[in-house]
Amino acid sequence: MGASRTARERARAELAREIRDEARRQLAVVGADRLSLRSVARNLGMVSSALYRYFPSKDDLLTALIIDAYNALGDAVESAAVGASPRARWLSACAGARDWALAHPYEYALIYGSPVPGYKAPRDTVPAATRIPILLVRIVLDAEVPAAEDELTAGLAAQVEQVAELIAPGLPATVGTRIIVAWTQLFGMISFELFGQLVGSVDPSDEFFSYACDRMADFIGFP
Amino acid sequence: MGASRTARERARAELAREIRDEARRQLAVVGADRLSLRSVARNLGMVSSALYRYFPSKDDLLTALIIDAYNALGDAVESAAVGASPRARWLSACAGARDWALAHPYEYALIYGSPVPGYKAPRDTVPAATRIPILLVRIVLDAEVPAAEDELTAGLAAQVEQVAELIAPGLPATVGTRIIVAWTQLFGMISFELFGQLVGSVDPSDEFFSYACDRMADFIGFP
DNA sequence: TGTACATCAGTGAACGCGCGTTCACTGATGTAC
DNA sequence: TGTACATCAGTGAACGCGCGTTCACTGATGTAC
Repeated sequence: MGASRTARERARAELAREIRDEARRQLAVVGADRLSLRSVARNLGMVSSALYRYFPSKDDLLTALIIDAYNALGDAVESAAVGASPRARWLSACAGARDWALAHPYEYALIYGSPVPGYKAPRDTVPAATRIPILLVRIVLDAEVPAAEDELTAGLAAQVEQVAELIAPGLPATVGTRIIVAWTQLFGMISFELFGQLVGSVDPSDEFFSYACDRMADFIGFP
Repeated sequence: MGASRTARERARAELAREIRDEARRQLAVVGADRLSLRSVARNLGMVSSALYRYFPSKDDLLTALIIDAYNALGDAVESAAVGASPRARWLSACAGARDWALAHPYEYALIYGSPVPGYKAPRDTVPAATRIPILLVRIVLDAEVPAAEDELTAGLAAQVEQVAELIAPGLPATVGTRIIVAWTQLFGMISFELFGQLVGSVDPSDEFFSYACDRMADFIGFP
């Protein structure tokens, strides 16, 4: 019967979530490549082989964690991106990304750090991963910034137009390119701060970060 | 006697180098955290315990590799940074960094990727790590770019002035700050390309990269 | 409503693996007189 | 120049560890008639 079948299925879904939660907890302590199925199972009071009912292999669990992390970051940034003007939303989106990263350094490293060796990211992570750039593009669209007078090389213009067609038809290629610059800048700063490259210069980097985000907003053409 | 003592010592230094070379070779295949002392020893035809005559622990070997990587990158960028004008040197320095990274992805990941968990970078890596920013600053100094009319917050200005005093006395804080922005941007782009974040947008990213470096040069104020 | 059968979750033992590090040792290279 | 001793490089066995994954199993939950 429907109700009882879903009872089993609901238990199953719940345990799958508990496994991911526990794995995430371990991630925060130990880092992605020290993450072990056995110890996840141990902390849940199960035997390690039981996890194989839920994830066919360790890589699949990792993939689930990666998707969760992208989505957690996406949620955080989307709900941070509020403000009276598009420029204000841009700035708070950037700050939201940084805040989330500082609060979840290992999850951040899992998605924006060096790839876990031997692990090949499947296509499944793409939709979750693209939430941030899509959000950034939307904010810029709302601002109706004028096309910049950059001269793009033909190949670059083609690449950017191809992406823009998918997620933001009508976005000028020059603006699209500048968004990508800002996007790489944003995560470049966060990674540098988190991975210790800024120690000795602008660390802690709150002020530096907000300065840079302002300049990015100027660069893109936010009023 | 001097000559014979150095014979032993030279053999020692040479083997230490061979160990690092072999470790670097493995790094390129397998990634930093799969790197194993035993397999390095194996490939050198030694027994694993013999390595302990040269490196007191695996972490020390890793440290040596990190320093080597910073220096290799530093050498590459310094010798790439040539050109008629400071702006040309800036652009070719950036391109040199990217080229080196693409040619040595695992060494790049070792120094600019997420830190190896459990490994704490000792102070010894600092001089090698700072070569790049110092080079960038020198190029900007040569260009004698005027101070930007940014308003920096007091804390940020203080941070930047403190660094500038050490490596570039007289550098205006506004320019120093913009260099740090460009520096994070540069490695942000390289990391994004290398770690697969640009797949689906501007990958391969030669044209994007050179566009962005031009904008960075404008931003800093290169003529 | 009750019974016979199928599905599924979780167990526990085992396989085979490779790792970092220690330690007592042998033999070669260097040093002092 | 020759001998006695000290230093050092490299060996091989061992310790103790934890890992991912497989497999035959038990018992509970669901399904069909």
